[in-house]
Amino acid sequence: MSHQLLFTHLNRIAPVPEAEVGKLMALAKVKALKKKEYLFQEGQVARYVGFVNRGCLRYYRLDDSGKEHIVYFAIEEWWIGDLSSFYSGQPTTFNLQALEPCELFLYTKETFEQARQEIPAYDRHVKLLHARATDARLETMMSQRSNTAEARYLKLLEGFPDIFQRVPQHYIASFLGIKPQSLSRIRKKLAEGK
Amino acid sequence: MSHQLLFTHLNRIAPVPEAEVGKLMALAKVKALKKKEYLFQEGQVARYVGFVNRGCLRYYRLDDSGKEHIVYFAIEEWWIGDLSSFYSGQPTTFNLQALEPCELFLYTKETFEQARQEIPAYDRHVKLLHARATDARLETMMSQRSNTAEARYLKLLEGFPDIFQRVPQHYIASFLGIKPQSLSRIRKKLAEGK
DNA sequence: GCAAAACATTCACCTAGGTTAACTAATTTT
DNA sequence: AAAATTAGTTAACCTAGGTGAATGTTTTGC
Repeated sequence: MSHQLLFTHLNRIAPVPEAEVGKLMALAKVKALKKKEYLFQEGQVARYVGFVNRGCLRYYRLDDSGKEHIVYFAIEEWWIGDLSSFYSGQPTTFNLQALEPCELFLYTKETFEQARQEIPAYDRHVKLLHARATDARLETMMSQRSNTAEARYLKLLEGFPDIFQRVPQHYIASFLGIKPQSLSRIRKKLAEGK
Repeated sequence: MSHQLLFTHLNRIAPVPEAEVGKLMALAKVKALKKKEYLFQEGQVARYVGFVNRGCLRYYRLDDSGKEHIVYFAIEEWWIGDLSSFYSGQPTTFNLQALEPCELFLYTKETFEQARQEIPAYDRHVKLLHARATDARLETMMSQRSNTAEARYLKLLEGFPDIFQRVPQHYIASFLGIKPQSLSRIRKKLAEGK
């Protein structure tokens, strides 16, 4: 279980001594998820937050009429979890499912707090991630309001091209907030009209 | 400048000794805004976060084609500001404008940090508000995806009826993510079809 | 390696909400 | 209190994306 990727990841933001990353790893629980397995599902308490060391997952909710809405995909170097449920202990309304075999580094409330207290660099990192998560939700919301599905598709294609190699198209559609048929139509139009 | 409302507000969540609220008030800068005045506008740094003691404001952004999108309305007992810009010192992309004459209790980064350090109850309160803000953005996003404009209108009417007495209808439309004409149409249909 | 299931594409048709524009209140401003 | 601006309503028409159903293509599980 190398912590190579975690090390690289943390250093991307600010230099962190390798020893600190070792501490962080020591507190983590390494967990493998098979394809289609869940880290948690609606109704459970999201007891872990974690780092994706390998694999790809989707975070989604079922609406009142049972339709799935994907909020985000997580691949290597993403932090995952439902912070709201994690902190409050209330059951989550979301589902976090592996789309590929995954390897995760997980923290419980206890190990997470310990890590934040013992490793100041990690605490700063977490604060940053919190802020970014809030911003990201807001940006998604604004983008949904101001842009057409086609524009959002192109933006995703530009900013996150790998995802198309890794997740089925109907999940991409769900992430974009449209139906698979509509995504097909958009792709067709772009391929022709180009 | 009574802190009555702030006292009531904080106690709604957990009991806070009145003396603590006095400390909090002592750190605040009381600011009046006239109707249509801005606390901040796009491009400026959002130097304050604050508590609405009286009045009503809208928080909105202009999209690439110059259209306004209202993210939230704030009335008495709301906390306002762009946390992202406040913490980072980067210019905000939002506008915060008074829709009525307002009285705000404002905190700078310095007084805010001091308040959080000196008043543990306030620190807990702030953490709670952060978490709620993130959740609220996510819920708005999900609601936008799963519900029609009509459903969102009815939900607003139910959960926040006062707002219709206080803000012009075209702002409500902007908040709901539709055009004023569409809101008119929806209201008409509901009035008839009832 | 085959059957079953899950994915993707296409098409015809439908609908919520956008657009444009005309008309009528309400507010502000002077 | 008139003039000017800002708000709200209505209606005809348009368009992005939803629905349903048929058809083909991959994956998956045994």
